[in-house]
Amino acid sequence: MKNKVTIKDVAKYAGVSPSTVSRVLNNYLHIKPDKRQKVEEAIKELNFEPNEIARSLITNKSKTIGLVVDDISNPFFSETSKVIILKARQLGYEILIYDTSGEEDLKKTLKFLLSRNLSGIIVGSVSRYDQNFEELVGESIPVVYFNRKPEKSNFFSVTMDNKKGSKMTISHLIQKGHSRIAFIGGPFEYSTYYDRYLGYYESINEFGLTIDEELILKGKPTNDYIQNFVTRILSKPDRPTAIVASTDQIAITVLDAIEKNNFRVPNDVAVIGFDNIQVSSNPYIGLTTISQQKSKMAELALNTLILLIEKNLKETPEDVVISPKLITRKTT
Amino acid sequence: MKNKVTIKDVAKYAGVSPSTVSRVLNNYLHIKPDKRQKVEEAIKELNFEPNEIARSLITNKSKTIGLVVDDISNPFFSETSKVIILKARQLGYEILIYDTSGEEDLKKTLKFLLSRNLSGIIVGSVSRYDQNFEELVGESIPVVYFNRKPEKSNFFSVTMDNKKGSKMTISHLIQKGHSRIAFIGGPFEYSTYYDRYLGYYESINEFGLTIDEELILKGKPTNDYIQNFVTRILSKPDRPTAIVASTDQIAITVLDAIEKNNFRVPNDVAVIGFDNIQVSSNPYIGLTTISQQKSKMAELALNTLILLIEKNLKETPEDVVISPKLITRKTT
DNA sequence: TTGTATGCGTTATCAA
DNA sequence: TTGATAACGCATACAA
Repeated sequence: MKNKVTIKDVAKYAGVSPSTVSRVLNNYLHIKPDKRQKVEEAIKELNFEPNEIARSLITNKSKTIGLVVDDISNPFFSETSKVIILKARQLGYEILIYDTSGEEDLKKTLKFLLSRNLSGIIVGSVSRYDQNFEELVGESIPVVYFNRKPEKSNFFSVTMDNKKGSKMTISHLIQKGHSRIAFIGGPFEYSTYYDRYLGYYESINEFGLTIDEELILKGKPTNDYIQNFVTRILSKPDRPTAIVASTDQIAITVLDAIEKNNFRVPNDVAVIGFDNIQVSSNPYIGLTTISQQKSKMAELALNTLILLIEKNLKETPEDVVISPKLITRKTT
Repeated sequence: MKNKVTIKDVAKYAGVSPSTVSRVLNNYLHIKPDKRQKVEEAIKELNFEPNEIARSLITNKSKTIGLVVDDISNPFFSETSKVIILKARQLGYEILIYDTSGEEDLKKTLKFLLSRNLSGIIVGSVSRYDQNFEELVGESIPVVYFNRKPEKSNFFSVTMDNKKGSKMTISHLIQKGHSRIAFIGGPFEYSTYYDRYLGYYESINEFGLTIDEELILKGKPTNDYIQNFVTRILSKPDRPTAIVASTDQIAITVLDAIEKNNFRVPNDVAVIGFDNIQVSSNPYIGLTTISQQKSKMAELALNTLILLIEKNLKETPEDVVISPKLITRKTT
């Protein structure tokens, strides 16, 4: 059942001109009901499916949205991507997915993406300094930053209030009686990590505790790096009684490191993560975490983009900021 | 920097005809070196990027591969998708991702996909009985089944020997001294789950143990379903000392259920999963599992598809079967 | 070896 | 309200 039926075949079958068929397809007004019906019958009968490629060539839109992520195998991205993919299809759009991991030359590949007449782009992972999208995409098609945003931006964005999230972890821990609280950060080139760090730093001060740089891990946290750090801080005489990890994935590694050092969670050490990925809710892990309400965030990003695409108006960019939610489980 | 430069502009700039530019673009032979060079210079100078949509309209190919998965938020799929996405781009193809979850009418949406002149499709999740792809796609574009395949198939496939994988779990457990081994299956409409079940069943017999239907959970394993099952079998006087779970995700829930029943892993109960997803290797979980070498599988599927696309020859379909590997960790 | 003309399947423009 | 025709950007048959 090859898809070789064209608009012409439908036109012939229905006894009208191709333009009329096109008009029916695009829900034009002012079509005589009987003709419309004939066309619709012909479409059904011939099993006609409009060729999106041809459409796209002339309209410069493709009913395809580019989704740029850092690492699709990261549960945060795969889980949000799912929301975006499903919702998009529901609205008649497909998703072209782009995983930037290990990308040296974003410019080149971005141009490749753009050569497909994308209707719009959702960028799930952009560094704080990146200007590629602003420069290359410019005003040609709508772009929405999601999860992270660069410091200089002329596009819409949907992000979480990461600073606030961090503060929530600290106040939760303080309420539980902790006062020595360690922090494991991530690459500061991303706003998510950077803001979480800032939130930690500020709230430790605000609550009248003292910052101990030895309890703070900066830089890209590899497994070994985390293991060593945890071992080191837990062996201190004034060891911390709680650890805030920048992501759930880090937190899970922290859980292991704590166990390896023969401490127990949460009695000896409490642990909090960020993101509320699926495994965190698995009772075996039961990680207390800051939820960024990622489904809501993803849906909002998509809706914003679709609005920009379909209204086709250049409103002044808006930054939607979602509030974090603390989800208490057994690690605190 | 809008992408408004066309082949005509390049032609004008280089002082040649558009067709010559096209020939350079497509690496034709018989082009005078000096003209070729002029064209190449013009392309660089004008920052020209061929419009893939226009190309696709005429060639009926789109340098886009459809990737159909059941659930992209499932780590197995997100991790294999990543391999496919990266490898594909390296070869000049983009990935249109399609998540079928909750799809009632695959036919309709498949047609929508096909209306985009996809170069080929990789199907990561097809039921044993599905004939949609065979019927709708037919010979129009290449299709490769990946991970799962239907019982009747005229397409290439790349899968793991799931039966063998199951047998490996049993022989591993028997070697460790277990003889009462429970099994948690999944939806039998998928070949992966079905074959893993068959492998369990057959090898229990082959090793001279007796099948106890009460130790076998069939059907779609929800969390509650798993929890209840584990609680039930562990409270039996002749309780099992090992549990084989059809996937790592199930296994992790099993770990929790075991803990809730105050048994310890692996001393009281051993656990094995399938898939070797990333979290399983996290030392905190340390799940023994059967690896299907999913990266290798994914790459093989893509390579097969690309070969079919570019050779454009209809070879007789082949079923590539990958050998499972046992990865021993702390749960057995 | 190169240029001209045509067409891919659709929408947009114009006239009727 | 409808139809004829051009156009989208490119690849290709054919001519030169």
